[in-house]
Formats: sequence, structure tokens, C-alpha cells
Amino acid sequence: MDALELARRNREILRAIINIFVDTGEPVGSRTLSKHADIALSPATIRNIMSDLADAGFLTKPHVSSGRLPTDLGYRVFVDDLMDSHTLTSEEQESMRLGASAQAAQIEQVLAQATRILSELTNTAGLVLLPAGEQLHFKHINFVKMSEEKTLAVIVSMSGVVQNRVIPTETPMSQDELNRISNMLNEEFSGLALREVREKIVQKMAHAREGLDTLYRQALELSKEALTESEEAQESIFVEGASRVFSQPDFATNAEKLQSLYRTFEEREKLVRLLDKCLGSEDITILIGSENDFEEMKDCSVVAQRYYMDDRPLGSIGIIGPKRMRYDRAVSLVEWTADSVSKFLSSGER
Amino acid sequence: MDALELARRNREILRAIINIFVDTGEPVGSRTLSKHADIALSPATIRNIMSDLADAGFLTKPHVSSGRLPTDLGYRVFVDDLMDSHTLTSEEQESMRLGASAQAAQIEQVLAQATRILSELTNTAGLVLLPAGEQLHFKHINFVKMSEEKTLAVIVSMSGVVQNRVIPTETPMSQDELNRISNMLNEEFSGLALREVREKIVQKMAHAREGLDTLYRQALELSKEALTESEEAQESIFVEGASRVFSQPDFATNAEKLQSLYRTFEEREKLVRLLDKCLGSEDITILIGSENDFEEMKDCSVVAQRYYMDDRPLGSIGIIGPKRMRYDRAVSLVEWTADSVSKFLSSGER
DNA sequence: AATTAGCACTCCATACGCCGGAGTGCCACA
DNA sequence: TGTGGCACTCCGGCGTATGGAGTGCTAATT
Repeated sequence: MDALELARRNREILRAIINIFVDTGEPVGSRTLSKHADIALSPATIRNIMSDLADAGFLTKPHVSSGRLPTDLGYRVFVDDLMDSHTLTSEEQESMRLGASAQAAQIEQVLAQATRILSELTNTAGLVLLPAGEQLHFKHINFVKMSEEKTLAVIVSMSGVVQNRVIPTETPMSQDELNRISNMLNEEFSGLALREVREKIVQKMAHAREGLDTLYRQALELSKEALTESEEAQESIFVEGASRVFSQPDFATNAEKLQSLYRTFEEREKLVRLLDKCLGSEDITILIGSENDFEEMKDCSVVAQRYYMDDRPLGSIGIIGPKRMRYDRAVSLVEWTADSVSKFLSSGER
Repeated sequence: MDALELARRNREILRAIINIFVDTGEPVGSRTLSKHADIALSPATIRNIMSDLADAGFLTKPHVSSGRLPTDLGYRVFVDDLMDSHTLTSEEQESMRLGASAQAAQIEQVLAQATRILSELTNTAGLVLLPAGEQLHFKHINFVKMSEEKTLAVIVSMSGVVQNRVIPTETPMSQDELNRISNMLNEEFSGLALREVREKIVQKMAHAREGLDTLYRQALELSKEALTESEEAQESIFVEGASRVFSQPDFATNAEKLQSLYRTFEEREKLVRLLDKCLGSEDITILIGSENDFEEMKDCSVVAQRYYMDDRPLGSIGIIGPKRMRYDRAVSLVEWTADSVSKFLSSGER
């Protein structure tokens, strides 16, 4: 038998093992495999092949006399080379129809809804990273005088995200003055990235130190404050259906792991980091087990994809679940969701 | 021995049992109790008393030959009558010093911080209900034109809460017109409860059907939309440190219960209902076990208290933890927190 | 040379029985 | 009325037995 055919057969076995394991959650034995329709080999032969695959690092076994299950590397080659691409049923496609009532929806609501549906369909936790920082473009600013010492700045971005922060003001201004300031800014900076706006303001302040209209100078001062990133990274993520992950049988046994996983989900900071990584890549991102760099998530996998508004990437949306998941389905669903969201945000609908 | 003394003694025993049980988590036996310093009775006598207390419904035992532990009713009389009031250490008081940097903090941030600290100090989940609905008073409204069909309304309340919603607009208006509309509304409705504003607008619309300035009519139409409560109850609650509840030994055993508890914390709707109930009472609210009406939380207790801004109750803040908790400490800490928050929101600081 | 059958061996999971310990309830006695 | 004593209950930990699933290796078969 030639080497090519041999390789093909080994791949077939690996694929079958992963499919069965994903399905049942039990380590797969040689007898089980030989009963499998597409494989016409005796258990003994299969054992040899499995042994080879184990040597190559694609399989392990929990203890010496048990069936095999895929390693992270095993899942990796499965995802990269062996996996059939899953075609969504029309019901699945239909359920992602965003916002019948969403004509008037805010971006946060749309994203939350998409994430919730994604979580339901995959039975994992749905995640979405909201537009923030670099992704936000200036649309409108508005100042509200809360007291003599405090002014509230409300910043609306092109994508419809609303941010607000309180600014301490030493020289009190009337609401009327504040209004004039907002008008000024709104005309001048429309459409720029928030970062650019900040830079321009700093420039202007340096440039025209003195002799300027006081109101204008105050306007710059105020808006610089308003646009300064708050130190605490914005909690710019939604998580939906985390309990679905916890109720997976994969974790049900290990109360220890469950705890630390729960805390990770609560902190969210690491989840933000994961999704942020996905923002860097145009393609769908799949992180299997310890491929994500967090010890406490080494039994989880992440599948995520960017979403866009008018061809500009705004954030990313995806899922996190146990390593043992239907990757084909997850990939299709995440892609479809990211697509639906992007279309919704970009189209004339909005 | 007279009946009074007898009652006193029984109460003392009940108190001791609860204190010990809260401390150790193990059912308390008669021998353990007789070794306890303040109780100079033989195990046999104590057994009789315990039996009486069990008959009265204050104690149970998990199985026939085990020590006793308090029932919900037992906790209830403990909380109402037997509990010593706990005085906070100065460190505890100090740690609730809100926002050194909070001069410029938004109300959400202050509440989130207070809740986080509360959760840390009690080792339970911290909850806070944000001001919403009835509690919100009109400060400022602002319209931003997002597209020809969509206008974004940003509503700022007196307490500093910012709400926003998207309104579909059939007759497009320029940003300039929108600005004039906001000015109109801001002058007219400042300080009223949002509900009142809505009512007034509806009145005016009915009253002056025709012959009115079109702009004014559009203003009314728009702001009515803006002030309509969104159907989905606002997710107006923060939960901090839920994992602390899950890691309590009381739940560690029972994976079943843990699941449903997870889900409850995730849904949040029931938590909102609980805190809402606390809003109705001036005093601190303590719900023990099945006193809260939710089956899945029958092993949890809630301690919560209203917080105020200038003598107006805005929302409630508290904790949720296992029934077996230090109620004295919980009560003191929740009261102190609600107090600190209220002072912060009311004082000249703001 | 590749495949297969057979066999010894390993390890897990479950069940079973066997205490020891903690605690109760009740009775009789001080 | 309080207390000591005693029989009894139940939990939980521990060791042992046992069946089942699965492997690795060797020898036979194709």
C-alpha cells in the first residue's frame, strides 16, 4: 500500500475519532471505530494506526487502558484540514434575522441580540466586543451642566455608540455657553476618529496659546477632557449564556476548574483580550485549548470573527465553549452571525 | 425555674447554635454546645431543649442521628430578636470611602465601586439597582440626527443617569431643528419626573391638536417617543462578585443547585424583582431562604437597603449570599454602604 | 508485507461489606 | 427538674471483589 493511501487512511481515522468523541464525550476505542460504517478495518489494525497518531501527537488517552481522544494539536489539524464545512439549515439562518422590531434599535441592542442567538444555537457562551477606542468616529458631542463644578459630556459616535463622562470644571459656564461650544465642535470635527479629534484639539491648544476667544479656549479644554480615554479600560464586552458553558458535562465533574472559569468570565478582562486579538485578523479566528494564552481557559476554545460597518471593522463577535465542540457548526454560525450583523449595520436599513 | 428564665435559656441556646453553625457549617450537636463557654448545662439537658426548639420549628436535622441546624424560621427569629448588632471596624468603614478620584465620577461608577467593595467585605455577591423609571427626573434631552430615518435621543436625568434610544422619524428634520427642539424641552420640563413629563406631553398633544407651530408639534411627537419606556425592562442592575457565592462550601457539593443558581444570576430579572421589593421599604430588607419567592434561590438570603439622593430614594443596594451568613455583619455593612452612597450622592461633593 | 485473531494485562467504575464516630432519644436515677 | 447511661441510627471512609472496556504484543493468516 502506497504512502499516500496510508496517510489518507490515517487522516480518515483521526477525523472519525474526533467526530465520535465530539459527539459522545467518551474516549474512543478501536472496537467502536471498527463498527463505524466508513471504516472497514479490524480493531487490531486500527489500534496500530491509533498508536501512530498518538506518537505523532494528535491523540492521547486519559489512562493506559482507555480509548483515545484528540489533543489540542489533533483538533488543530482537524479544524485546518479534516473538517467538512457545515451548511446552515434555513431555520438557523432564519433565527439570525436581526431585529424585526430593530428598525429603531441601537447598536448595543443589535449586538446583544445577535450574541444571545449565537449562544443559543451553539449552546456555548456568546461574546461580543463593542466598538471602542480606535473604532469610534466622532458624530456629536453635547455638554450638560450638572452643577457648578461638574459638567457631563455625552459623545455620540457615527456607529451610534453613546459614551458619557463627568468633567470637573473650574470656571463655571452656563448651559447656553455649553451649547454653543458643542455646536462649534460638532461642525468642526464630524466624522474623524476620536483619537484624531483629540490630537487636533491638542494641536490647536498648543498653536493658539493666547489672544484667542475665551469661549473657544474653554471649548477646547473641555472637549480635551471629554475625549480623554478613561483609565479603566471600558467594560466594552457583552457575554451571553455563560451558564451554558458551565453546564457542559466536560466541566460538571471538576468543581475546581469550574470555579476559576467562572471567575474568568466575571472579570471579563481576559475575554476582552481574546476578542481584541480576533480584531487583528481578517479571517475567522479559532483558538483551541491552550492556544489562547490563559491557563484557566485551557479547556476552552474560542471562535470569533470581526464585524463591520461600511467595510470598517468595528469589533468582533464569537463564542467560547468547551474544546469538545462542533467546530464546523461553530465556524458557520459565527461567520453567519458576523455577516448578518455587518449587513445590518452597513445597509440602508440603518 | 420560672417560664421567663426558661424562655431566656432556650433563646440563648438557639442563638449559640446559629452562631456556631454559621461559623463552622456543620450541624451542631449537644456535646459541642455544652462545651461552649456561656452554657453550663449537660448534653442531655441541651438535647431536651434542642428537641423543643425543633418542635417549635426553629431547628431541623439533616438526618436522624445528626446535630441540629437552623430552619428559615430559626434564622428569622435570630435576625429579629437574638442577633447582636455588629459594629464595623474602622478599616471596614475606611474601605468604603468612595471615590478618592471620584470627584468626577458618574453615578454608575460610584454604585459599581460601592457594590464591588461590599461584595469583597461580605464575601457574597453585591447587587445594586440603578435608578430607573419612577426614580428618574428630567434634566436634559438632546437629539442627534443619525440618518434621514433615525434620530438618537439622549436623556440625562438629574441623578446623572444617561439613557438613549433610537427613534424612527418619518419627517426628516435638520440637526438645527433638533437642537431647537431640545432647547424648548429643556426649558419647559426641567426637574419633573420622567413620567410627569410624558403625561404633560400627551396632554399638550391632545389639547392643541391643530393650528400649532409644526416644529412644536414635532417636538412633542419626538419627545413622547423618546420618553416611552422601552418594553424590555431596562437591564438596570449591577452584580459584582457572583463567583463568591458559588464558591461557598454550602453550594460546592450540589452541582444541580449550582446550575440553576448560575442561570438565575445570569438572567438578572429575578434579582431586579428582589431589589425592587426592597425599594418599597424604608428599613433594611432581609429575606431569608424561601422568604424570597424564587424556588432556585431558596438557599440564599438577601440583605438590601435603599439609597438616596437628597432624601429621594433612587434605588437599592445589597448582597445575596448563602443562608448561612453573618447576618449581623451583613446588615451593618449594607447599611453603612447605602449610607455612604447616599451621602456621596447628596452632599455638596456632587 | 499487511492484516487479523488471540491473549495477557491494565485500569476504571461500581458494588459490597465493614467498622468507627458522632449524635440522638429515652429511661431511670439523683 | 436536671443528669448519667445506654441502645440505636446513620453517615462516611476504607478495603476488597468483580466485570467491563480497552490496549499492546505476538503469532498466525492472507
